[in-house]
Amino acid sequence: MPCYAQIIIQFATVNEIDRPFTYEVAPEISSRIQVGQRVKVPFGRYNHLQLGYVVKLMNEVQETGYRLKKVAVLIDEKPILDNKQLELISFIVDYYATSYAAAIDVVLPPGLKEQPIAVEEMSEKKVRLVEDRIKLKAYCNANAHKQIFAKQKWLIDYLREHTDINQKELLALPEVSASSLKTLEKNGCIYIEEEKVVYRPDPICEMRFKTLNDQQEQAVQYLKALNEANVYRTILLEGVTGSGKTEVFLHAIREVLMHGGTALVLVPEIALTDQTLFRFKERFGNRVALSHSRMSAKERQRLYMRAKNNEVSIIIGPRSAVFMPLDNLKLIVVDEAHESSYKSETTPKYHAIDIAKKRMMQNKGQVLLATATPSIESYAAARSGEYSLLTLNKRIGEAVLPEVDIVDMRLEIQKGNNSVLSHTLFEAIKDALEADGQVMLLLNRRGYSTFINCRSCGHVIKCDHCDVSMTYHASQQILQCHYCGKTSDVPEVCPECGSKYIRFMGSGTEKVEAYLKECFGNYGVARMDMDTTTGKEGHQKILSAFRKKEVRLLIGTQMIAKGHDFPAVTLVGVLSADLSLFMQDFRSNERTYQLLTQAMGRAGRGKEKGRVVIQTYNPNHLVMEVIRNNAQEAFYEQELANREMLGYPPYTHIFSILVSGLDEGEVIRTIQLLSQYYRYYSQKGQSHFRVIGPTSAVISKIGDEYRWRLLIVGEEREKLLIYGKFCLEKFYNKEKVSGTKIQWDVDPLAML
DNA sequence: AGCACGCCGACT
DNA sequence: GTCGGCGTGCTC
Repeated sequence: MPCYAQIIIQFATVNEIDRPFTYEVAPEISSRIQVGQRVKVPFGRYNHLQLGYVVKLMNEVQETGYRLKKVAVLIDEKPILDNKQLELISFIVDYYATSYAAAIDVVLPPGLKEQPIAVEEMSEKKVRLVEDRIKLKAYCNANAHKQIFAKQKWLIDYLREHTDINQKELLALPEVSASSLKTLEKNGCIYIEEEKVVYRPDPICEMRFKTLNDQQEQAVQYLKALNEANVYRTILLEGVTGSGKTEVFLHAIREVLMHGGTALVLVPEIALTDQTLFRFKERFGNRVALSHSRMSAKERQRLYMRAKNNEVSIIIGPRSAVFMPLDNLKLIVVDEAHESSYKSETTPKYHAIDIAKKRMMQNKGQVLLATATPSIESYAAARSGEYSLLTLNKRIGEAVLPEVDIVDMRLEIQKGNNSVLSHTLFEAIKDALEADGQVMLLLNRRGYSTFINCRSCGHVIKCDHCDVSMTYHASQQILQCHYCGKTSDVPEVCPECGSKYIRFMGSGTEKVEAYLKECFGNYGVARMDMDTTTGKEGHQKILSAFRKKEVRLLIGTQMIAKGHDFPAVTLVGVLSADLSLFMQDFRSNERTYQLLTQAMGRAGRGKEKGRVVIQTYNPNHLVMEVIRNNAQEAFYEQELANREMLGYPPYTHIFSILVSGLDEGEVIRTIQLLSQYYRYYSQKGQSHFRVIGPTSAVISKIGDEYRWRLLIVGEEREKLLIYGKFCLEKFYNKEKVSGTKIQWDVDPLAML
């Protein structure tokens, strides 16, 4: 019988009490207490009851001088966290230098309060005929002559045939009305019974599985062999767009299910899940569930419990779904694995691929990273043999790779064309539309004009609260800051010098849409960006109009470049390929390459050969050369060489520290002090770390808070983490911080 | 996160 | 003289 328990106190935010506390376990509960349970414990001077998690049970404890308190309440009868989840939590704490409370929070479904988790079983209302058939017959005979009775008679006959039907299904039938049900019930002909829903997994629908080509077959066989061998492995599935990756997932998952395993499928965003879900449902029926960030807390808790209780075999969802506690999880598919949305932007700043790998190591399962444009990190891991590499380079059906035009926009300006569309692209749009094709245009900036400046003094209008220029939105006639969302009126005169000469510069999607409507309005023009997809079905509405060809020309931000399959698209235009190229970030080449390749993947997915037009002011840039020559391999090798030379990931790891606060002086004082700690201890240790900065962040102010950054770079992740945490601790112990926030991110993807 | 302790300014 | 400002420190 355990007499003592170590308990993590769950507080909302990061704090100094983020460590296990020892409590005494009273004999009355010592037979029921288990590791992974939630408890309430008295805490602090006033002994307020706090929520906690049992992480360890002990029979004896070292004398510490503390007067131990007793565990007050056991919340759950069964542990809410199993050993693997607790191990995963420890992993997150170490790997991302984060708090236990935050790690527990991210592993558990959201909205858990101090009540037992929602386990109430699903029930449904069954409609049945009374057993007393004589009485039933009598009722029918008595009413047979009435015309109104026809509906009731139909229902009675229907229920004779269908003995196991629920009320909801019944009411969905056109012949059935609620009133006739009610009348029959009132007259004792039928009764409605509440019954528990028992999970009976649907059989796998074999006939839905398509025949694979040799490359797909090879991939599936490879995965099948790993699954049967019961070994951990991460596999990079490099598949060009349209090469049938999804079919490989489906076959591989079927193998996993047939061996009694379960699978997770991660997708970059919710907009993609609908079409993915459909393809899974038609084969796996009720064994598939969707984990949606727009699901209510109750629904997510229910799904969490269904996963634990083995009532679902496949879960599809965004990065948060990687924590779903599926039993005997053997395969995690990460679709579009290069997407940055797999990295969390809130603490703990985990990457879903790291978590997936950890979980598959625990379960001796596999992680399948599928993408047409692997991240440099995955590519390097595949090259070194850390990952296996599978390639799908044949497009399914008759589809062939599109023809690519790279247009030098400098020449356009010389020729006197100042519009957003080059002559080449304009003509290409015209040709494509006239030939009955569809066109997608990509521009990674929303709004109408992307900045406003004064012609006489050069002043650029910035947000009052952020270091960001304001974007003009013509539809609402306002200026908006794309960071804090604050809006302001369009000024009549320059706020700086009072001049009336204000220019609206830079083109966003809204402006291009207006221009396209002018030129090609009769073909149907739509815009898809954050401003037009606010509603619940926002994405779906626009995409389905495009699918039905009511809209022939679609302009949008990069959300249109992702994963959608529109066979009739014959032209894709990238209006400004340079936008992501000169962001001051070592990943800008990689991102631009990925964006362009993904955009190209949208063209010519049907029978017609596709065409891609890319507009740039830097036609000789490495990325443009690579795209022009279809030289993927060369790009990765060149980019890896650059990273190695400059000491960037994947050859190093980065510990990024961001200090923010309302008082810029205080922010700078804090970060300078912090950097002194890092510099001091970097010289003392035997390992070498580079300390870069402090520098003002790329976006130096957001929402009135000033932002400064310090980067620590090291070759070995573990040592970097130890050093990173050690200096922070020293700093916190000696210095007092007030008015500033310190956040850190290990292996950051973006450093704005 | 709470909550108490504690050491300085404007009030009855 | 005291009330209360919130900076500082502790919680098994």
